[in-house]
Amino acid sequence: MPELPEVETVRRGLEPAMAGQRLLRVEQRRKDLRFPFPPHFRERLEGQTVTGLSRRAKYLVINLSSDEVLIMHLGMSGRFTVEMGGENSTPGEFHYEIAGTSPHDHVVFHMGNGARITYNDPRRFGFMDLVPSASLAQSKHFRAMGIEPLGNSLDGNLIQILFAHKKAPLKAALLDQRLIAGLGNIYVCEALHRAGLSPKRLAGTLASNRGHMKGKAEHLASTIRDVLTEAVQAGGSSLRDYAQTDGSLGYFQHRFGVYDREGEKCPTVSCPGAIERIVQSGRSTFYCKSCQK
DNA sequence: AAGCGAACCTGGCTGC
DNA sequence: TGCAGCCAGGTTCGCT
Repeated sequence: MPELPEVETVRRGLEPAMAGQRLLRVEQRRKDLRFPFPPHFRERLEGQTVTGLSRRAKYLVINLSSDEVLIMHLGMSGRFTVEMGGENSTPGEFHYEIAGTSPHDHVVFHMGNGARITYNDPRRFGFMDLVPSASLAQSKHFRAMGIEPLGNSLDGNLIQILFAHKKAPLKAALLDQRLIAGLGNIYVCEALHRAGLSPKRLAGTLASNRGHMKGKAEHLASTIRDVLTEAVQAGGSSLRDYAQTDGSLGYFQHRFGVYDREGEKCPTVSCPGAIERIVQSGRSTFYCKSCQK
C-alpha cells in the first residue's frame, strides 16, 4: 500500500500524538514482523522522549532522546491507528476497532499525553528497527537508498545519469529504490502515463544525447514530482486497506488516472486509446499503448 | 553484474 | 453457499 505520499500522510498523522511526548509503555505482541524486532526493543523505547518524526522514502524515522532512531516500514498492509487520550476522544465510534481486539495489532505505543498508537499489519511485510542516530545513513536499510524524489536533486539531468546504460524497462528502473527511493507501483504507472512514456521502453534510452531525450527526461522528473505532491496534498491515496492515522474519512476520494483502470478509456484528452494491464517483473502495469511511447 | 522470478503472509474478491 | 484460485500498495533473496 503505502508509497511515499501515504507514508508522509502517516507521519503527519502521528506527529501531533508523538512529537515531544514520552513513550510510557510499549506493547510488543509478537517477536517478529517481516524481521525479528531488535533486541530489547521495548526496553530501549520505554522512557524515551520522541524528539522528532521524519520520513525517508517509504520509511518513518522517529528520533528518540536516547540518540537512537526508531525506523518503521509499513510493508504492504501496515497502518497506524491513533486514539488520543483524555476528554476529546471517543475511539471506535465508527471507523476502527478498539486497539487490542484485532489479532493483527502487533505493537501499541502508550504516550505521555495519553495517546494510544496501534500498529496493525495483517500481512506482516512491515518491520521496525532501532539504530544509532549518528549512523542512520550507514544503516542496513538506508545505505544503498537512492535519491529522495521530492528533494531538490531530481531533475532530467539526474535521471539521465541514473538510467544511463540500463537495460531494464523504465517501469523497473523507477521502482528500483537504489536509484530513486519512494516510488511504488501506483505512482510509477501514473507518472509514466502523464509523461507519455511507455513502461516497456528501456530505461537507458532516456539517457541518450540525441533527439529529444533530454526533454523527455525532464518531463518525467516533473511528472514524478507532480503526482507525488498532489497525492501528499490529497492526504495520501486511499485504496482498499488504507486509512489515515486518525481513521478519518476522505478515504475513497483519490482516484488514479490509469492505475486499476484496465479497459477504461485513456484519460488523456483526445487520446483514442484504452488502458491496458500488463505484467512486468511480476507486477501489474497499467498504461495506454496509444499515448505512451 | 544486472535483471528477472520467487518468496514472504493474510485477506478480499471473482468465478465456478 | 462454498471454496479454489487469483490478486494486492514492498522488499529481499537466489538464480541466470
